[in-house]
Amino acid sequence: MSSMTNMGDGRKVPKSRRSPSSVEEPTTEGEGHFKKGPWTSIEDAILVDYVTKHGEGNWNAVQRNSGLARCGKSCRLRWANHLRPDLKKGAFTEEEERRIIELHAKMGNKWARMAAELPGRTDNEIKNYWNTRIKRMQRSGLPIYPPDICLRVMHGNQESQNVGRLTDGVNQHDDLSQTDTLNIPELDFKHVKIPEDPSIFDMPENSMFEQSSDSSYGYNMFPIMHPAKRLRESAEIMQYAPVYEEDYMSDEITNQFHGDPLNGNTCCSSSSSMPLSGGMKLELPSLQYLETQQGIWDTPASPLPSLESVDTLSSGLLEPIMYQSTKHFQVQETPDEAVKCKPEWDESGEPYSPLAQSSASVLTMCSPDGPQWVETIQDHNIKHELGTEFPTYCSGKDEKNMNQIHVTRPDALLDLAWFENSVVNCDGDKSFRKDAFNTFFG
DNA sequence: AAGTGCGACAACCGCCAGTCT
DNA sequence: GAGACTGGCGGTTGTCGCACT
Repeated sequence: MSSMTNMGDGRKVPKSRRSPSSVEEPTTEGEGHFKKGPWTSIEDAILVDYVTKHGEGNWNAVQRNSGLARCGKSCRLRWANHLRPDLKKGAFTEEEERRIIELHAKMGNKWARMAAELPGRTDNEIKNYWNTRIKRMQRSGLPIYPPDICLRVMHGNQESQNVGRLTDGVNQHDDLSQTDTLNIPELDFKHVKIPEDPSIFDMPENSMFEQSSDSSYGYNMFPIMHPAKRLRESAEIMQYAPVYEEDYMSDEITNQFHGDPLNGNTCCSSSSSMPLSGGMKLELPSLQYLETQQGIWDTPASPLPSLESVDTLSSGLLEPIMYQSTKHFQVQETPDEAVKCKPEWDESGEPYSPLAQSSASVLTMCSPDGPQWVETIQDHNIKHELGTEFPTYCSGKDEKNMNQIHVTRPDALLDLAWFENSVVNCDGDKSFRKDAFNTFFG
């Protein structure tokens, strides 16, 4: 083998990955000069032999007693990620992938906990898989969490709240396992009230429902859409990819947008009607995206934050989005325009984050009372429409102006449609409403 | 054939909490 | 009680192979 080192499990590791200090023959280093880089099969054998005889743990002793030129940390990592006999090799199965998505929706970036629920898989594997997946989904403009998983996780949380217990991963796992038998109750928004108790927002950090501590950027169910020059369409993408049929973009829908959707001059709702300081860009998913033309959702010439500039997919999702959206945007109405939103500035004089703007792009509720969205929402009910129309939210106070929902993103539209189907007509399950609302509005 | 982008993967790093001395 | 040590965890980096243009 010229350029690869056999890692003992059949995998190859690039030779160039090795650090200068990592040479084939273990060095007789002094304290603090441990070998780095890929493990050789000899080192693996030594480590396996030692752990077999002495068991796991006390990893620094491994280094001291076995002659391995590796630090204890490195030994532990190697053992845990590659040498453990119970490790499952190979690609994730579909079931495992689904579990990962569910678990991440529930736990956030708790890779170790997730690994504990996936026998034979390591946190590193899961982490790598998720990071790769997240990039792919973001690039293709697809929801990170499929709607059914959103609901399932949401329902799991609701169950756990109902029984007044703090769920551990195992229990939730059981809840979530019942993917096919779960009946999703429906929700009537008519009487929904935003709970005042903020404790209901307690969610694991980074999870689907996390409350972000730093809202400057964040990933969410409606990820920032990148034009994908080339998209390798995985089965997953095809599974979750929204399909924007021509009929779907009916006049009713396009009328929700201000401007000519055909020339890319769309001015819709709040976010795209103003410059986006964060450079948020509204685009069609790449499955529909044509590089040669501006998407109808696109705001031309607005730079897109690079993937690297975005907090590594760990920020909270809808909750902070909606919170900031409603908190930081003043809703104004004119007879001709449904809404125009302009950013406010916080007390410190700092402009609100781009997330707030992007969040406003997800959903803008018309409100004559401006920021007092909570009060307004209480009186909202859902107008159920058939056919290509998507749900409209109207207030009993002023239906003429309120009878619109402004959505700037096709994926948001889809999810609204999904949500509408999922939550309407719920008969009195307040806790579920709370969760549903929690999910939808943060 | 060359260039480019992406996925997969391994391994390192830094931080932190628990334990030990 | 304080500091050192240890192990665990999450984030990040870097490289390769492959697919595609």
